[in-house]
Amino acid sequence: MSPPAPQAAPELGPLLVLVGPTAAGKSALAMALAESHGGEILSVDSAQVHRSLDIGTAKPSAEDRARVPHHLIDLVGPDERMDAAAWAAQADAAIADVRGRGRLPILCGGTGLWVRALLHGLSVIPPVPDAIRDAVSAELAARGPRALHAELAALDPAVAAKVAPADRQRIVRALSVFRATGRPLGEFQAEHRFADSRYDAKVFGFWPERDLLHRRIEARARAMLDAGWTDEVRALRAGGLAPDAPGLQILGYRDVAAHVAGVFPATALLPRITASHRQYARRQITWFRGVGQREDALTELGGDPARSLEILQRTADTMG
RNA sequence: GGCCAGGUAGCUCAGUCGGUAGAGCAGGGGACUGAAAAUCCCCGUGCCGGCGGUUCGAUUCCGUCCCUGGCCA
Repeated sequence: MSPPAPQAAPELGPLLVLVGPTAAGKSALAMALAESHGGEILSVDSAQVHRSLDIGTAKPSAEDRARVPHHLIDLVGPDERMDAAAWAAQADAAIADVRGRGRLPILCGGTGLWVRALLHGLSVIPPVPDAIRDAVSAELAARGPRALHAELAALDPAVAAKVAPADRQRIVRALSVFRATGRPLGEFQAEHRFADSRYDAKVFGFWPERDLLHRRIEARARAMLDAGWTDEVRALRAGGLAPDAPGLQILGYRDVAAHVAGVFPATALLPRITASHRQYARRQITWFRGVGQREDALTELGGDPARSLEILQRTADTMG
């Protein structure tokens, strides 16, 4: 069950948002900015919201957290799910909180849909009970995505036209909304097109050249493995976390969990993890260059941290 | 040194009974309205190891050389 996304901003005011692909170096920038401008960091990261998944989600260290307050991390268990609307509601509260302390809220992360949900809201749709979604999922598993896509075409032609016949997840979502509300998802969506902004946000994108990004991804993946990622997962499994738990569907965690289960040797881990992180980074850049540019007039900082920090600091100067 | 097996896309390989070649992975591009680190769509010209020979035509057959792996000395 998820509450509808709030549509009105609780408090309008300037908001600084730093987005970019995984391993780009956003966190270091946000830290530097927070320290120079009395800011607090709000993570926009769908993986870091899970408790107990620390190493593979690149959570800020205890030292970093001691230097600058971080928010929106460790919100749910590794066996639970967080969705975009629920997260945005918590983000609203956290932003108001930081402002209440007279500090500058700095949003920093790479989860594009969540940035969108926060800055523009989502369609207002009544909550869909988990039982309905689970039932539709089971039906899809039994009958195949194409059969359900054909069904969707009759009930919700607008969404069916946009959703690929193999796109299990969106097919399940659309059919679930129809069953829960009696209205096609397409009708809800037609009422909301991300035109309005809930915040006065300055959105910046930071990413280095592809070659450098790939090198950073590999170095970080090595460091994560050296830091005991495998042991972290082994302990979670030993503690009763199911292999198909939401937290173990996360990039990298899938591979580590498969290795812990004996599916492939440790030597296969690094190549798999780096590949999936590279692929994810590419998808993120596609999103931010497209949606970010279009909806939020995103400013590309380029890949130079020092210059980027200057630009961020100049912007922060203008935000009391 | 001898014998055997290979040398084809960044990697692992398939294939062409002779008409210049294709899968997986990697990589690239794109989509994206409550699972988003998710889910999905599109993209394959590469001296077919070098040089000769046979042939209208060779990556494919023959010879030779080079390289890699294995076995034997």
